Amino acid sequence: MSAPTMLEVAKKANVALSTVSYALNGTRPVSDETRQRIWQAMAELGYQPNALARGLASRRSRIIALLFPALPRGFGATELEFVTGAAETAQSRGYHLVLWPTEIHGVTELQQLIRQSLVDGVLVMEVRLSDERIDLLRQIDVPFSMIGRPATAADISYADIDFEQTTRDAVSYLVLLGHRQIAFLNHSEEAFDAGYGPSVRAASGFNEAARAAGLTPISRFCGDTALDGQAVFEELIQAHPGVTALATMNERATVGVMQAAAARGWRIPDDLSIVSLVSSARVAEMTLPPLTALTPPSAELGRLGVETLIGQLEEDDHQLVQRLLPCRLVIRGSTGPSPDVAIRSQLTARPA
Amino acid sequence: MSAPTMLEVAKKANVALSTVSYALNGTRPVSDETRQRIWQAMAELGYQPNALARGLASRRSRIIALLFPALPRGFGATELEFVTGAAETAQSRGYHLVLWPTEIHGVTELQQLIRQSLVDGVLVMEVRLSDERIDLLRQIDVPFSMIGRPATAADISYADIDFEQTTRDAVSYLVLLGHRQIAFLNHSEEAFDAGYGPSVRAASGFNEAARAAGLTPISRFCGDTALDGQAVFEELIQAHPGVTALATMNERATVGVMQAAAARGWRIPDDLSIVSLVSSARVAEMTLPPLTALTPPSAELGRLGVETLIGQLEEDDHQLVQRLLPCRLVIRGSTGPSPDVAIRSQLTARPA
DNA sequence: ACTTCCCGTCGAAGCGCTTCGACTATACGC
DNA sequence: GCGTATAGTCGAAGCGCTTCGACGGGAAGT
Repeated sequence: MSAPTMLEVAKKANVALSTVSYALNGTRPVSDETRQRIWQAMAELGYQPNALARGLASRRSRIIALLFPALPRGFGATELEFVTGAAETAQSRGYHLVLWPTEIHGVTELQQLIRQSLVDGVLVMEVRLSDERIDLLRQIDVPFSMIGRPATAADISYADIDFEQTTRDAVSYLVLLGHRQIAFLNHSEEAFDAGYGPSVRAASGFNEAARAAGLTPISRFCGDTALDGQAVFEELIQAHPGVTALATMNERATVGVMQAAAARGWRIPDDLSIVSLVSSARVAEMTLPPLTALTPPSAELGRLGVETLIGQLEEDDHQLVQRLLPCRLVIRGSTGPSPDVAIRSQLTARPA
Repeated sequence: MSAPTMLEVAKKANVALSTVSYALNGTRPVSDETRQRIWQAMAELGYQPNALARGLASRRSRIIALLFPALPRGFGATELEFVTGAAETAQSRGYHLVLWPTEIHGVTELQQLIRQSLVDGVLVMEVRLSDERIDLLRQIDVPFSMIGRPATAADISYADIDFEQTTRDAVSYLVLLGHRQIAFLNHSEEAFDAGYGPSVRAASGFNEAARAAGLTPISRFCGDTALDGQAVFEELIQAHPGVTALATMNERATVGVMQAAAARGWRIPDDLSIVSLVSSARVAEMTLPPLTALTPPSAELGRLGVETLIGQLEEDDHQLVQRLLPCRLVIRGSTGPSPDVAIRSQLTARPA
């Protein structure tokens, strides 16, 4: 009925309890013959070591926590892929992954969770440039690693998307298509000011890449709704009528841009090219035309985060792992050669 | 340095170890005065009970597992919202939620995980009509509840989307708009044959609703890509030129339909109405026009699933909870009054 | 030959908690 | 007044494991 214990295995194999433990963990040498007997006994009983007891005795629960914030506008496919990647990796390494959604209550709750000493380490996602969770984890001396990184991450392990590189790639590609006036549509100004890493880093990447290509960087903040996208695009085109290509950070706003462009009678990609930064295939394929995008290696980030953390837990001499992963450019239908702006300027809204 | 134990609390409060436990859990009466002293001692020490030790001694880990399959067709925002809802509910009830992605390896792995007796119960998502995971859980007598339900679920708790109702709602709405030839675009035939619940239930719901409205049910299976959507739509319109409205089960195929319609010069919703069944806002707002959709109560399902499971764990006399939740109709831009089919038939592809 | 070492094994002491039985002191019934 | 509950507390026995110290015996060192 109830699960077999190590003692039952020991009796069945005619050895001491501790010998079973040694055989199981390889903590001390066990003769081949004895090990065989023990394995057989375990198999016959269908024995699985009790995770709680093991954790209690060894002070290593083999459980890690995934800390994710209740995101302002919810998660997307990217984040989910990431979680899945993390969970699978943890499982294949013999760990369990628990989900800790951190409410706004702040860090005291997090501290309480950690004090329960249920988890060996913490994987933090959606790290902001200045993140109190990181400060806390550091302070109470819990092993952790991050997806994303705060402003100062000199001594912490992380894996993150290389936003600078991603933006550069987008700009290079657009330049290659002949575009000379390229605008960058960032997240909202609030997000930027709050130190949202992707927003800040992509912005600096864009400016740098544009200048390096001999272009004048044009950029706008933009809220995360289609309406925001429409409005910002209109304003942008008023101010810079020569803009022929857009790099966008946010899919919802991107849809707004496409609406506004359609309303002007502009076709994509003929009259305007759009490349969506950090968009999963799932989302990029939802629009008409589908979006050329830089797709983040989400699952890979999840995997890397977990592996780093586990390495930290299991190896005494584990050194820092800091990795920046590039996004992959997937060309779809929203980008094309730079149009003739003079012709485009004569377009009007197409008749209803 | 290391976390304070219950013994330290007991000493500080001048009581026995067991009394602290009673005060903490309310297992036995403790005088007000003693309890005060104990609370104070706990507060001063920043005491948090060790989850592992507690679990081991009480045989109740207060950990539940979320079982999710390695995404047949990938997860979407819907599933993520669901996971988040589940995690938050678990946390607020003092439970931990671990993620168990079940590989295709089958159920033996699952059995091993359960034998570790790390978790008190299991929440299964993406349940198929015939699901071996369910059979296993039943057999090894682990408390569990489900999101979705197998064909025979007489004695198991579940929460699921009411697909029949959802489809009926979609049909009613389209009928209200004057549509008389309504087609249903299901998932793939393989998914249907494999007993994918949403596919099977929505199909029967559609047939029933159409007949009840005096319409002839028209339906098609369709793969989950834009190309499939295009092809199936073309075939459908050949066979039934009078179709003016579509209810679709899959967003990617829906995009294909929109492409094909655009290629014919049909405008949405003027020439064709589309309602997307079981689509989250996130996705429905990605298209042009945004999709009128029936939005699933994902977070609510997650919450319900966890609450049901915990109820089962904590109450001795817990009875079955079986709930079907309707989707909410959100009207966006993809639906409108039924067009005049005669006029539409003269449209050709709009000039490039 | 006798120490020295290491391999393989055992028994026992925890890990930090819950829970059971027992004990004391007070309250209650009649 | 005497039994009999009952509130409040204590000590001890586990929960199922890891790990430490110890010990017997064969191989190796001199």
